[in-house]
Amino acid sequence: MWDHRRGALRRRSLSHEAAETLRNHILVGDLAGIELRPDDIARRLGTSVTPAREALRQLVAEGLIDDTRGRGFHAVVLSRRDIEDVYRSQALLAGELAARACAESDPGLAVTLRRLHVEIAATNKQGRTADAEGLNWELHRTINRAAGAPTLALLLRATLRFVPTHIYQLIAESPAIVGRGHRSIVEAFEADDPDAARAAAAAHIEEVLRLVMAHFADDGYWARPSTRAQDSSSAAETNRR
Amino acid sequence: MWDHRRGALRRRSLSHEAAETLRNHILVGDLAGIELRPDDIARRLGTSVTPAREALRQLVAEGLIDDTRGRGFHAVVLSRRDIEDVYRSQALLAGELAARACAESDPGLAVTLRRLHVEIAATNKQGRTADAEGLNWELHRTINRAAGAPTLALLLRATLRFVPTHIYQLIAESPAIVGRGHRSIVEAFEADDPDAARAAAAAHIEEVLRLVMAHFADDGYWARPSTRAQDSSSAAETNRR
DNA sequence: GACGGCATTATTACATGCAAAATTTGCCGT
DNA sequence: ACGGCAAATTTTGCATGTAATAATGCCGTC
Repeated sequence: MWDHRRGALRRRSLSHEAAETLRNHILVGDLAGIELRPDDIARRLGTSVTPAREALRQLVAEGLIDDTRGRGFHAVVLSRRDIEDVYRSQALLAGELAARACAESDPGLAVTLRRLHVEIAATNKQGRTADAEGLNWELHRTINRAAGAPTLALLLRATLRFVPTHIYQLIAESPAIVGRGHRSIVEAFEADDPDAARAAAAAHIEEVLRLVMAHFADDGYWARPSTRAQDSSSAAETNRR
Repeated sequence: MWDHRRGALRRRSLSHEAAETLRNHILVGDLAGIELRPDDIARRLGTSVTPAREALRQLVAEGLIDDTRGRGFHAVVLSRRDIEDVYRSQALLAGELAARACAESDPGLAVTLRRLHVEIAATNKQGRTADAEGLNWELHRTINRAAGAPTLALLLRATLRFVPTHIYQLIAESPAIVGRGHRSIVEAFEADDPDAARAAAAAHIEEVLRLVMAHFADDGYWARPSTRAQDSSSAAETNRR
């Protein structure tokens, strides 16, 4: 029914897939108002209840589903304020992580970041936005891991779950703004200036916030994915026994 | 085997119970180094694998278990720095929430908080620390809900999961420090001063950090619960089918 | 003697079935 | 006609069984 399981063969587990598709559906408002019954979700996903249950539980843990005991599962409704809050937190966390990564003074790090930065630019020039998006993630992951503060990185990841995946694709399609942000971050690393790195990283996130907010409607939901950029390769369905 | 299911009859679901006992065990280092197999966990918990699996998944989502695909589930090891980071974040979030709650200028709120504050003091004087702990939570929950920023509150809750429950009991046993913090928060609310509320809330969390750090060992684990305060009422085991 | 491929075992992940709990419906009494 | 109680149905939550997947060890060959 829904187009979960995007790749040719299933990448992670059914529960993980289910959680991701459910998350995206919730964020664009597909499940607004209705009661989320494991049984029902399972039928819609074409799985049994077990992975559906696990997906629901995961989304409860992530804060996208309310489990107010007695009223069943319900998708949360986000406000613009919520999104702004999440991004402000993210900016603080990303800034701190960048500052620490920079303070490590690992010369190789700045080199790696510079390399990724130019690679992203090159990839974008070739119009391969999907690949550019992957490199974007790698750049930020590199910084966040270098900071050596796994729990801060964890909190940061928690803030990422309030944006559906397809919105990130849209961000990747504004390479100028993103590239500018990355450049100032990289330069701060090359200058070995943690405070500058913090400021640059935070400013970058704030910029991204402005970008994504364009896709967030006042009714509390994200814009649906445009059908063109929907799927990269809808290969044959995996055969089910 | 383990003493999950503390009360006479099970409060939430088996999976939730399992998640909580697992979390506490992880945080005190009981599961350090070993590979967490669903099957094994289930046997130790006396349940089937289903709730064990769900508990493991939840803890992965919380960041207490590593799921590095291919190497199985492993408990994370926290450093003092991690705990400090978590509490710094918590202080920022709690400060922001307090400021917003205060800015709502609901006169009833200050009254409620004052009432809770004196009730906590009275309860402590009677030596009912368990009840005082409950009221503590209620006070903070009241502020955080009044702020009207559910996602910030959610991020704050995420920071709470790195401390085992029994440590909070120990905090409740330092009523003087906690009471002082609460008093300045309440006074800020009574003075309708959001900035003061922010500062007071943040300072309170920093104080608590100092309290809890006394129970965190350098090897990356929390002190085990003292056997005396172990369980409140180990009633008869619930009959199993 | 070491490396690669195959078989065997261990482990995960999912589906199904069942039992308990909660919610709704219908019924009776007031 | 309205309120409360009971029965029935829906719904959830857990256990078990089974299939697929990953890990391990063994044997053959180079």
